[in-house]
Amino acid sequence: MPRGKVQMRRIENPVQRQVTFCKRRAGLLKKARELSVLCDADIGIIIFSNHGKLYELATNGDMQSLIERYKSIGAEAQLEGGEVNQPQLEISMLKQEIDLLQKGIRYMHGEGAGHMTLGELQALERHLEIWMCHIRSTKMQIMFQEIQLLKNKEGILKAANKILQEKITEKNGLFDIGTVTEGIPYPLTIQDNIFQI
Amino acid sequence: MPRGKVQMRRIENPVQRQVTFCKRRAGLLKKARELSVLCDADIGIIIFSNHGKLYELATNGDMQSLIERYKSIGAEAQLEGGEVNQPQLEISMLKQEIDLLQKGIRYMHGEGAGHMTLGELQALERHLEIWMCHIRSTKMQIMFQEIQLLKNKEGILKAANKILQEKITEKNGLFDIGTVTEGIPYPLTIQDNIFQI
DNA sequence: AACTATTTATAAGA
DNA sequence: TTCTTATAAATAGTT
Repeated sequence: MPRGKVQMRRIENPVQRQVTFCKRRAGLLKKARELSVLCDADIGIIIFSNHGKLYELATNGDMQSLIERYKSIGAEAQLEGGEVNQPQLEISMLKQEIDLLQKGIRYMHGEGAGHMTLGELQALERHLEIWMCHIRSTKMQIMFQEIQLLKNKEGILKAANKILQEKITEKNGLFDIGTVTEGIPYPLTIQDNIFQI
Repeated sequence: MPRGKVQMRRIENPVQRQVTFCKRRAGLLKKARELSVLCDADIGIIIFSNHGKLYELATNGDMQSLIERYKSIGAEAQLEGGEVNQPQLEISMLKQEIDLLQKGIRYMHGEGAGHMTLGELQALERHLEIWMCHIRSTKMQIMFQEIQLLKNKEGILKAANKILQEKITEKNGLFDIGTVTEGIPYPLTIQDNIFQI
């Protein structure tokens, strides 16, 4: 722009890129604030630098509420109109689902039983039931796998111990130190800190 | 700016405001795209016009993923640092909660049991149990109120009918048409379409 | 960070 | 909305 036009491609020099990022970021946010004031618009900007650092602006003061507004509008927009392909439909359904749950979260955290209708509550309850069912089944699966793993380990260790025992008895017949693994109590195989949260 | 400096306050003329909104919005989005390309940044912009219309830009092509990234980073940022006030803490906890639920939703909609640990599943299960409990209680409350309301209505109507009946019998002793409300079956008071979703 | 020579953005008018 | 143009702003390169 000034002192020579700039090529619209990634600046390779890291120092220059950082400087430009800083300057233009400030410019962008300023422009956004101006647009918001002049035209009475709500604007949210999220910037992740290439190093992952977050910069943000929410002209209404709260990014969260803006995002919620965005999501609700977005879901509506995607539900109307005849040409809806599968991915879009799925996304839209997920968004609706998230909305329902978020509403539920707000409800759960005080703020009164809030603005949920009986229908919404009913839908939520059905969801949670199915969900909990899935979760329990997955949990059981994971725990069962863990049990199997531990049992296998136990078997291998016992076998190894037995072999070692035999070798010792065989070579040092004089010093029979007894079976080491016998008598150790295994009240349950599931005593593993994996199951502690 | 050109042809006279602009005052940094809401443009009152609706036509001029609309024109300025259009021009500056285009400018802002262009600047954002340039910053993204030049400095290799991920940028998301959400604009709601004063009439509620949505305009958006996501330089990575998907606003949803950007928002998720924002939420995860935001929650982390708010959890660290010594000076955390109550509202911030609450927001952060809600964000974490939403994250957990969203993860759960993805899990529920196929995509494999996914990347949830046993600990996360356990936490989710506890949440859902408490939640469902609350929901059932609220549902019951709503339904009970509805039942009370209907019973009251029934009582009032019956009383009114009785009075009307008496008046008729009194004035037109000749034409006794019998008690109208007797014999109509009320199998349950809860037969109201309010409870259908 | 501060300074300019330039390029961009854009307010007003058509 | 779009185009034009005079002028305000933004900013690349430099210090």
